[in-house]
Amino acid sequence: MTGESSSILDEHAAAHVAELFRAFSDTSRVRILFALISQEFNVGMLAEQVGISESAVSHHLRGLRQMRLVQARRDGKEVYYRVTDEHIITLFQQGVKHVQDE
Amino acid sequence: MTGESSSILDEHAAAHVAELFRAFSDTSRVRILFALISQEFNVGMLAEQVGISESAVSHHLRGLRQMRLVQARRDGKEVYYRVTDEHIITLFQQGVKHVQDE
DNA sequence: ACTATATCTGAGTATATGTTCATGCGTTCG
DNA sequence: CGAACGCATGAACATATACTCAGATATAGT
Repeated sequence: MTGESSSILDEHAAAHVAELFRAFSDTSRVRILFALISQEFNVGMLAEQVGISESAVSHHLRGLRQMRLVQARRDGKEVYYRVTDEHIITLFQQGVKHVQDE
Repeated sequence: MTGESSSILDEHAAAHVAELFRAFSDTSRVRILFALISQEFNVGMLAEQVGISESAVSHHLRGLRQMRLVQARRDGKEVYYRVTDEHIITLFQQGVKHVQDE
């Protein structure tokens, strides 16, 4: 016996889990990610669809990039983004599904 | 045809998805939920395990209750909480798993 | 009824977060 | 080269959020 119950996550692990879910915890980011799961989009396209400035989109994408939740591909002046990690896609879509059938 | 691409979630739906994930986006709540998935705990026990005040725990639980992510059961002076929704448990555990094998 | 214990609640506060604005960087085309 | 376009970045600001504190509510035991 360790003396400690395994029913509690240590702070460090919990912080990482929270960080992951936080990436999905904003309306604009949810819309961005939802779009990027179905197909590639560049920053301007995302800004138009989500209804926020290109700057705001870029800020969001920076965070998502740093967490490796999206991948960037430059094509000339434009940068196309997409979501590739299947685990992330599944996780995200389960959240969407849960909300939709309520 | 609606004339709109289906690659973008409408603001309202996206807000709901974000709200759900936001419940998992805080270190303390992650620890609370992780514990409540394995077994029932009352407020005091959670406070001790998570390392925050009972008041702080209670505040978190209120939010989680309002979202129907946890269920409360009063036993005398104590109130025991647990997570019952299997979809939520699966969703949460997938996030934990994703972080753990990285 | 009084006290003790457990939980809840509202107000206040400090920090985190999302957005805009101004500006800088990288690429393409005259 | 220099202008135009697309995107990135940092500062500033407004709002959201998590926590603490003080006090309220609920239950149990004396």
